[in-house]
Amino acid sequence: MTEFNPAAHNIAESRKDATYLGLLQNYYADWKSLPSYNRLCEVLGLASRSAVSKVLNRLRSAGFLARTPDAMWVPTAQFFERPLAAFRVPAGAPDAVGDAGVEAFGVDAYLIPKPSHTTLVPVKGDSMIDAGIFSGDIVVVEQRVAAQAGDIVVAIVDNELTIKTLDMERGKYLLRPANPAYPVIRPSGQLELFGVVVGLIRKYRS
Amino acid sequence: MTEFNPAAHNIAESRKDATYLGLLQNYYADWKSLPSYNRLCEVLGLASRSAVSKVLNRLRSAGFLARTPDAMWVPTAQFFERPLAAFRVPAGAPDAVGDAGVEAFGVDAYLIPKPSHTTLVPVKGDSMIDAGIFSGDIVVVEQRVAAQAGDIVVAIVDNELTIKTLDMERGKYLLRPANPAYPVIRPSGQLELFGVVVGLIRKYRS
DNA sequence: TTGACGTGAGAACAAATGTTCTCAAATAAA
DNA sequence: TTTATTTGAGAACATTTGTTCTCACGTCAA
Repeated sequence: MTEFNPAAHNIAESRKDATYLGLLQNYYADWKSLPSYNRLCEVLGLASRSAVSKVLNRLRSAGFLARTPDAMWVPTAQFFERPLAAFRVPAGAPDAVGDAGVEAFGVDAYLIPKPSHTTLVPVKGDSMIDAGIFSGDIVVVEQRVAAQAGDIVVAIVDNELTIKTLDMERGKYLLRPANPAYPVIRPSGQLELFGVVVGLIRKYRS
Repeated sequence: MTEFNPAAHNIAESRKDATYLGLLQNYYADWKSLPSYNRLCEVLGLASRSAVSKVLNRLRSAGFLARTPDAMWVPTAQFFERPLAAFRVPAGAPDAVGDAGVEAFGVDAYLIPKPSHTTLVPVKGDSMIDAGIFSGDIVVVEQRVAAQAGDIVVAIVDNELTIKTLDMERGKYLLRPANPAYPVIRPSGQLELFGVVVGLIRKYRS
């Protein structure tokens, strides 16, 4: 007879199950699918499918997995969350760092609240380098959002997407680069905006 | 009578198969998994599993699906690409598509190849400002990875997490800030590394 | 027309699936 | 310690799986 523990429903999972979850997440990252029970035996290091079944059900109770109407196992949003480390580190071993004061964090939900209005645009050139936007970065662009002076926007200039800071001077919009080597762009006619930059993604060591 | 088919990426696929692919992509977006053959019959509007089998094999030939070593169907990077037509790009604007898979699948898969070894660490301070890492950014940190000179790393200095560039001088490691206002850190004893920075997330407007 | 081709339906099949059971071992609690 | 509780192994089971046949119905070209 297990006690009802509301806090445990979401987070609580044994040390072993945390390992199983990690293995599952790694497998999913590789294949973008959950494997069959037989394969799960290998992936999780178990010998019996009945054990696999129990693991999956425990992870479902913990909120990391769910089932489709036709009983297939699928990952939940929680499955994709990563720990967000507390900046202050309590004294102790480095391994304890990750465990202390962490909270779950969903990258997608954080960065892309409105998927249908959001586009990812790769950055080319260094005209925004002083704003910390480098060539090769990917900016998260929300379309159909009213842009204000001061926003970083993606504009369409000479049939090309361009990232600049939107500014206003004497009632007219202009595009200001964050790099003294580039000129301010004063659109002759209507300023064509693609969207507003609401986020940025960068990947190191490819 | 050659129509323009925006969904035709690499290898030719029939108009029907383009529809099937779309249905599959929609299902995947909902469940983050590919369904079984029986369910596929409903999803694709087919009555026989043999037809499903043929569809899947055609989509594999076209490069949208693949199989794991144990014969499971999995989506490929191409599966997550979005055709140009799906973007609301004004006429004449260039392609906004970034790396394959980023768009539809989300940032998780792009930034986090090893979920179980990955932690997100919020950035405080401006010691890496010249590297385009600002206060308030969140860095993606892969733990248990061998760091090399030149990598941006998260180190533990004075019980605090610190982001610096790892460098080597006369056989000794040191931590170099990307801001002339900060000093180079030469660890007295053992250099404690939390992990290697493999990505970065920034959010504007809030 | 004729035949070739592509696509799907349906049946049949062996193989693999997920579940459930019992039992043993490990772990935690009293 | 003793006693629960959790976790995994292994076997048994009915279902379901994916594949491979054959056959039918289209379309297209000659």
